[in-house]
Amino acid sequence: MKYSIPRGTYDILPAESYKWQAVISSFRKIAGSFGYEEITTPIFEVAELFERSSGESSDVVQKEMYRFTDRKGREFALRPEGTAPVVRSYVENHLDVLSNRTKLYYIGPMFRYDRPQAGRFRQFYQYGIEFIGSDNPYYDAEVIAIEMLWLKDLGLKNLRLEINSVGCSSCSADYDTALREFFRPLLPQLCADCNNRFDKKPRRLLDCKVPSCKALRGSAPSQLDYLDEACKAHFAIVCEHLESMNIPYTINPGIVRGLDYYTNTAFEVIYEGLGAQNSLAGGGRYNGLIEQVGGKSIPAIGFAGGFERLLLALEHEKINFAEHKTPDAYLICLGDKARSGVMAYLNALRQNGLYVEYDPDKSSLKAQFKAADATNARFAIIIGDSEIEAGTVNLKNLKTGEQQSLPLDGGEVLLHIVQGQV
RNA sequence: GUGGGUGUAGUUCAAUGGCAGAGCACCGGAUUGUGGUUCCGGGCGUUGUGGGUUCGACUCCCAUCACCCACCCCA
Repeated sequence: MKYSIPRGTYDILPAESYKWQAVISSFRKIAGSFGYEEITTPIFEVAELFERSSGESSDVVQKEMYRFTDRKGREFALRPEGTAPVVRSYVENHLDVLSNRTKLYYIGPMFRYDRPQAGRFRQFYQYGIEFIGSDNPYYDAEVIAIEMLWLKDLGLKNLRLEINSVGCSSCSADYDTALREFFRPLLPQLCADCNNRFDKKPRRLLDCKVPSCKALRGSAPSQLDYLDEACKAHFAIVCEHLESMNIPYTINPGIVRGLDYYTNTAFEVIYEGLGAQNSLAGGGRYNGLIEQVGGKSIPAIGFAGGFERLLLALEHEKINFAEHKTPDAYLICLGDKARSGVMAYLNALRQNGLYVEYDPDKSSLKAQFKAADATNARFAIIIGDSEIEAGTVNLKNLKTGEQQSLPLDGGEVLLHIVQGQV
């Protein structure tokens, strides 16, 4: 084999393709009913957009971004996430002038240079929701509700919603200070990663998995204790709204989103049964991002989810959410006269929306019937030379074996097949 | 980037260092006009790739690539 697919990527073959279509159209439907409209941005952007928004020190920027220089020396990156591009487009196209409430969703591939693993790829597909224009906790709850209701509608059961508040820029700074005070004396005992992160992002020390680090942070201050009054109130109302929508959640102060732009609400949807990569979706509020990208100070909240993991989860629960299309009919032809006489008729059936299979290479009646069975066609349309002469077709129901002779004009056969579908 | 496991036919898997095989799938046939069952026939594949050891390597060794799993990170 001469060429093979790049590492960490995959082909969506016809046998899987119909599932993707089903899940994507299902997402479009739920997003649409909440009033969200689709936005599509390029798969690459100026690299700096991601460096500034996600944070220079984030892993995504530091070691996972596909960067390249174009022929004129400009620095670009394949997008590692969807929010920054959407915000860039929002600011660049002055969408804030059109309305002070902007509801957007996107679907498309993202790219991260990472070691492939179960549920993790280098090119992966995300769906995402962004609400821009209000700090009202209602929207935090709405955005979370879209995801949770959708996943529930798809049939997923083992879902867990975890939420947290990382505070606004001022109280999150207070918290960082408190954390540094707590960790400073422990630094010699902490791992190298923790020491590196101490200055830039001390809260990352909270989710370090090294056992010795884990043990040392037992009595570390909690983020929630350092929220200012406004942030505390905001978080409380988000929780209230979730309760009144009957969306169960757990508060997890350990949720630290990897991207720097998050403020206040942060959440993650966990699905047990996917292995180590068990996060189906995650997101949060980003009240400072739009200004940082060059727009006005406008609050916003959003999330992104992974299609691959969603499909794995659906598979895991054996949820049959999409049916492979099977032919309405299989056209069986006998004799040369019939072969040529049938072509216009076949077109007419297809133009009327019927899915009709036909194989000119199969000659024997038996082979054609076998093929018809293999495709799971509901009907066989049998036309031989004698039918051509008589101006009739034989329509056979392959499930019941019933067969009837009909005039060769198309209309009646169509009618019968469509009726049979009921 | 680090660690562990695995690479043989389209696929799932066999094969003491000694002739590379089977199930499934696929194709053809059993009087070219009525199917699903059955029966018969159809397989030399760089044993992932490149080296090495050996009279001889799918088998042992080294490297490399890919996949799987985990760390990490997150979708």
